[in-house]
Amino acid sequence: MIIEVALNLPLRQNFDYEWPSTLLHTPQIGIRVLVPFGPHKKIGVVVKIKSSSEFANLKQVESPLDEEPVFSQQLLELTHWVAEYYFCSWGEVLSGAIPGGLNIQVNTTYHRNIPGNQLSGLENLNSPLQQLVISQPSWTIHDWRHASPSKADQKQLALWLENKEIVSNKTLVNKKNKPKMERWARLINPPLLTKKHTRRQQTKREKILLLLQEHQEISLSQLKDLIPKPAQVIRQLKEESVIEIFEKRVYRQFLQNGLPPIQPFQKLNTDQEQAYHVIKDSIEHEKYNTFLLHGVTGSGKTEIYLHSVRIALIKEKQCLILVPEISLTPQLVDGFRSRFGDKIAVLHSGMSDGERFDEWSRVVQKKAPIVIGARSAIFAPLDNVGLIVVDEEHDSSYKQEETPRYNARDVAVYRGYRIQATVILGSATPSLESCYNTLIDKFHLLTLPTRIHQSPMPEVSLINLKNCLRQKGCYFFSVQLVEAIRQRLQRNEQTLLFLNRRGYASLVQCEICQEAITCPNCSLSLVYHQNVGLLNCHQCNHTNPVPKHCPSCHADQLKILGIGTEQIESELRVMFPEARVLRLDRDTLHSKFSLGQMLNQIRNHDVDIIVGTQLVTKGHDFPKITLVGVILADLSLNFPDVRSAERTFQILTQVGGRAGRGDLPGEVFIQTYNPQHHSLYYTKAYDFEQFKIKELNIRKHLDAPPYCNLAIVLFSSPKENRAQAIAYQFHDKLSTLQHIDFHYTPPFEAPIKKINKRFRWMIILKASHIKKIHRAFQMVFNQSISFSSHPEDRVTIDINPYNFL
DNA sequence: AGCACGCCGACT
DNA sequence: GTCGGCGTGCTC
Repeated sequence: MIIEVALNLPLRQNFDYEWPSTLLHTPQIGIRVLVPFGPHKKIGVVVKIKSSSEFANLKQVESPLDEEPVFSQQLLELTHWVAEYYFCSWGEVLSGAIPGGLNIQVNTTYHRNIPGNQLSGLENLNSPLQQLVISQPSWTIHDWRHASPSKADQKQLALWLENKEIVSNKTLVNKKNKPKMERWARLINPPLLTKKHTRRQQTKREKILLLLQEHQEISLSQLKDLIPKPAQVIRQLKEESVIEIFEKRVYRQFLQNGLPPIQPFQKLNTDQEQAYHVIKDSIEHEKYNTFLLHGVTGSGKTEIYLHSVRIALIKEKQCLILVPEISLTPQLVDGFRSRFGDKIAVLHSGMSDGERFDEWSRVVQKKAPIVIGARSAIFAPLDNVGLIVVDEEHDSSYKQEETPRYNARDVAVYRGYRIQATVILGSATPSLESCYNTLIDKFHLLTLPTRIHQSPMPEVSLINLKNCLRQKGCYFFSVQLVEAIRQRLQRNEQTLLFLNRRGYASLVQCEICQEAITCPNCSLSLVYHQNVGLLNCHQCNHTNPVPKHCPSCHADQLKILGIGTEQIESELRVMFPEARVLRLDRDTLHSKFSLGQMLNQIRNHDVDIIVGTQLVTKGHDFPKITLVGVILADLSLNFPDVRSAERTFQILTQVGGRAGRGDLPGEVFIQTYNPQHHSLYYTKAYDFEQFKIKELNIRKHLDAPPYCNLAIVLFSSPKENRAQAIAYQFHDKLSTLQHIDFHYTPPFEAPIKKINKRFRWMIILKASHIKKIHRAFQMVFNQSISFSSHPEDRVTIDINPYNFL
């Protein structure tokens, strides 16, 4: 028997192995196997079983790792499609689809066969290694590497292995994913209980037996909480064979503090009812349909999701809910749990591998028909999905920025299509791709035009920074904004100020030679963080102290330029010394308080002014925020990106939506140098329709997405000339292709020309259909394999990219 | 992605 | 002569 194995390698091919007849099990598609690969062993997934192979001398499978498949046929199909679409290997996708990944560590242990001091050539080793091999009868490869062996030491080890003075063996270390077990008690011979006692008179023994009668079985830890010191009695009961103790798998829950109380479903208003009716129909008929649910902030999209999930459950279908990473908060999960109890499994990256593995297992074992998760939850092992919801479908966090570079929203649509499930894409500011798809009837558009509680949208004012009056001494504040903040403080209301950049100043520059201080690893200016008094690179996180002298001309006149949330915070403290200011960005997130604590502070009105980055955008309702100020809207506008206008509109609409969500009316001030830009004035007018039409028109004239498909080929190397050279090599290959209708740019230096000591060049491909781009790549890579001529050079492909830097 | 093999320059 | 650099190509 021969099996085909997908491995987590950047090779777009599978490998055949012989299934040894000595193995007890027969091969099964979807299980993991340990296989020899070159000089070492790797874990792969069985993707095909066949009787012959093109390959002559096959190696044998080392051992199967699963009794039951980890990947169903359905998931294998889905991951295979993703691999083809995003032009990466099947193994890479499979690895990303399982918590902890495929490459669970394989550890090598060495055992000494003879006394340590009798080993040959001992004197050649460095002293820490001598210590190690003499003092211990066996050691791991980790211990060995820790003693920093040289090449000579490595040769000595090989020699020992050869003449069997030392033997090695490889084991799996799987500690992270070991299921957590707990001891439970269960009644097996229930004794007759006399019920004459009052609670007070009950003995410990009786209390325990009563509890067991009530609950059938109970965990010992829970029992300990209810009855003090039960160990003695339990041992007694066990000896009498009244109860038995057994091990039970614990499923760690996302939230420890029990289930929230069950809430009734809210009645839908007319708009909601109309949209829901169509969705319900699709779910009930178990048909594939993708609905774009466009609902303004506060229009009650979530309630539609909840009703839809309920209908799907009634039809005995499972549901998959995707949300952006940062909005996957306990509150959101509790919202679902308060309707569906423990039928929910939560998968997200904030959990440990162990927790994720537990939730994953609950799903496999059909204990949770509803999965809520971030991006990678789109691969949740559900087998009978009837509904897939993608909330905030425009959010860029659905796009994975490393291989496999898939977009979970697009995978969701494909998964729904394959299994005849209903897909809901929800957003207040839908992506233009999705809008376009409604225009060509791939998706159905459903709209919720009004807010549920009829509270008016906050009024938006654009402040033109070119000609407005500035607050004295505070360059980044217009007098209007300062005045508005002052009013809120007087009225005891909250203000939210938004700026999409961390740190104090984005640039430190020499007054004399005008050189900016840049990161040693990247081609970016270092950002000054005043709180810690350090310069920090936002790309690679390199950090160093602020130098006294200019690194290039040694003058001692350095000045700071640019803006960041830290500076806004400190200016606020000068202007409003009495106000309580909270800065909420990635820097403050892990310092004093957790995100949850900070959100509570805001909700409890323990702070007056919140300064934040994108993080605050996705928060929940803060009823006392009546003013939202955008310090500089132009930051996102000036990005070299086809979606910069779209993204600006989305961010501004989303931040603006934070104002006036309670009873009090809200107000939004947006400071900008480009008040005439369509993404800004349509934000002000709350006119998504007009923005959509205008922006689609622009894209059409540019022949940009969604009117075409793009792919970025990124060439990177520690040597600048090599990055450029392989880019040109690739370009030459492209130019020999015939009969494929596609376009491509000449090689160009990436907007960020160096990241993490690697120089970067790019080519962008464009075609009417993605298949044409696939075809081009296939031809280029088939013609020759000599692209990554240097091991350190890399060619990375990004299909339908979101990041053009 | 790793990693071994092999082909050239700077040394004992 | 050999050690060790790095460029090349393979892994079922």
